[in-house]
Amino acid sequence: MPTINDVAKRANVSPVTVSRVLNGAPNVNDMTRLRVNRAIAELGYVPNIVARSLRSRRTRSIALILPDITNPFWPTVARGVEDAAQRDGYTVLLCNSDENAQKQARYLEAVISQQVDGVLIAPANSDAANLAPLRDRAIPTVVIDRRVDGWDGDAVRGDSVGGAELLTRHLIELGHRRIAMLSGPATTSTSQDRFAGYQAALQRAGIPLDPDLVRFGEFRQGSGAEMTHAVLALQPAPTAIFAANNAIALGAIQAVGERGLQVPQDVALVCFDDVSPSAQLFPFLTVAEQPAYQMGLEAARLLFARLDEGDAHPPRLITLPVRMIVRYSCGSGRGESILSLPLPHTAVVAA
Amino acid sequence: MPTINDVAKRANVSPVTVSRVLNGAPNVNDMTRLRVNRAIAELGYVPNIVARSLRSRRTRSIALILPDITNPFWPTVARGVEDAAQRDGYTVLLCNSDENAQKQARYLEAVISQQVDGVLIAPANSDAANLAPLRDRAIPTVVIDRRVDGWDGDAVRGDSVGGAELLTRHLIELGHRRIAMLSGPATTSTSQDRFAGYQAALQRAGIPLDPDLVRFGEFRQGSGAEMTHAVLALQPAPTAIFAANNAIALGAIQAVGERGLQVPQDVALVCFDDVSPSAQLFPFLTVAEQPAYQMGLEAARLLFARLDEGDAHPPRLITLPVRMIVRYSCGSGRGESILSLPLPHTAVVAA
DNA sequence: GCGTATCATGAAAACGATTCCATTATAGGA
DNA sequence: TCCTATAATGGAATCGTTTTCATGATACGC
Repeated sequence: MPTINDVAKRANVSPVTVSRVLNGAPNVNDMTRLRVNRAIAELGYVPNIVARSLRSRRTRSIALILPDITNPFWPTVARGVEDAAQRDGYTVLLCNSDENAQKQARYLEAVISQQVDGVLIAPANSDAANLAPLRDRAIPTVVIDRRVDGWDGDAVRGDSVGGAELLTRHLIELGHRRIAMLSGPATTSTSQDRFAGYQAALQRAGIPLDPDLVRFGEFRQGSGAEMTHAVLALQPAPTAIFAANNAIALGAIQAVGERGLQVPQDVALVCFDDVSPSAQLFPFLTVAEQPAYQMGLEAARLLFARLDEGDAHPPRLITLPVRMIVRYSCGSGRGESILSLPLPHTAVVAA
Repeated sequence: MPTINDVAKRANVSPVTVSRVLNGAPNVNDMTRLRVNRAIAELGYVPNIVARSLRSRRTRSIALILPDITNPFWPTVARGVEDAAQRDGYTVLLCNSDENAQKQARYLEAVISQQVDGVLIAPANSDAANLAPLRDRAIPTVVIDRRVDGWDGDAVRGDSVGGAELLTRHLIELGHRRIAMLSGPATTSTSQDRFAGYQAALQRAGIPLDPDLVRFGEFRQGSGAEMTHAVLALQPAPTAIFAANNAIALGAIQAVGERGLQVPQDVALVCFDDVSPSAQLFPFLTVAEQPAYQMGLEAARLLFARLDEGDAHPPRLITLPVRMIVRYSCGSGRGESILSLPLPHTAVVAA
């Protein structure tokens, strides 16, 4: 591979001048610039970013640490981040923490080692100690989607409390009184906030909170199914379920089916976060939709601004609005449940 | 940030010895190793990968260049790659070429600049010239999912011909004679191969090929919708559609609906590649499913083997089997079409 | 007891760029 | 004419690690 020195020799200049051309420095003679560019083209020279980063102490790369890439919400956030990064010439390192603080710690060490210029993270839990490696090294960081106790840096999140209140109120207005709240880990702020919104809506309607109806598990389909089985076994059973995210809702649909019941005839269902776009050919779930793409976009912008300005501005918090999309699963739509159809015949044939 | 020299001083050894400990070299005294490790822990030292890569000329990173991350097929491939990479301690740089040769060229330059050790690529088209930068620099490369004319390196792909033949034969067995083939760009080998399988199945059944029924467009929903409108306007219209991938199939469903028709009552539909797992709560599409995850896994393994062995082995080609999953959209399942339901009422409410 | 492995360690060079500082040439102002 | 500002350029140091080579110490075989 040709280096900057090969280019320099061929263009009869010093490596310094080549570097100037590469970086668009203003004080280079036009003729020289031409010669250098010709040499670059002739050699097929591509700058070695590793060497550049070592000397310049900036890699123009950022880390994006997400809790679960199998949930379509997060890839959507990632696309927002990537689009913003592309515009500003940054590379994104995508890491999947699996909602696991230990795995997250390993990734943090890895990206610090990679010398990323900044970090976007949706932390596995709300303990600020987990972010200590970033704080200690003064690595610019934006926290996405979740609160971290005692962390006063830049952050972007959706209005979890408002969205949860909206969904719960909608169920109440449909006449439901026994509404189960199936949530993620109690240690993540989104679980806490969505529970708070649920609680607020109940209180406003004068409905007492039944602790049996509130469950904390994981933001996964399997956990959602388990929690659903648990609450549906109660006497009396809830008539509606509020799932704290889409994966839990999918688990709820599954479990409801397993019990021979139907959504929404037997159990109404609402949840946070929309499902994958391709599932929307069959619009079904009533959801509180967070602007995932915009969340990624704004978070990245916040980070890039911070990278430019340093600590000039005080920390910024962006709270994005949440909108409710009333579809089918809450029971207020017309028509009959998709799930009431006989399940189509599925056969598998190898080639 | 502490460096290897800081660790060396604190442990009273030379930086060389610290490096040896870091890299698990065998000939280091146990006591020394202990002292060094203690110093590392006390300082919270994390090696600078950038500096390491510059000197060692290996970054332990690979590039994965995909044509469309919004199609769930590719993230699934990516997960396979990432899991394999994680096991071997490699970092994956994910790039989205958007099926665009120019964008792909830019990404290639970027990842060469990043000094990746190897490249996994599903090329935007079958022209080997696009991969010249990789070949010139002798960067180990594995081609995924598609053929490249005149390229004899390592490759992993699905059995496109076999899968296409399977799907087409299934439609023929259901009695269809006018089957439209809606494909991606004619310049990608998957389009070519799936067309070849389609053609073979027709020939075997003694059905003449009607060129009007064969369309090449893009692997996108919008293109699928356009092509569907075009073939459904023919006289006589086709009674079945074979979509060359899932996105085209989604476009077909959309267009069929727009014309007031139903799948599968009015038009049967089959396609290549499954849709997102969350859509499978409502199993609908009859598909030829490629083992996407395994494709990513095998491709990464092939690359890592190549990185270890150099050119010791001749190029390897892995062809993965394709299986047909017969569901609903081809018309051979029982029950009625999901799409015959009144579309549920959808309302949007802001928080 | 001598030559030869083997072990443990370090000094210095190297990787390929950028940064800092110095130098030369030219133009412009007094 | 002389002084200074500006433009264009290059030499040398530098970023933090690994690699290469050298060295001293200890053990081993005969």
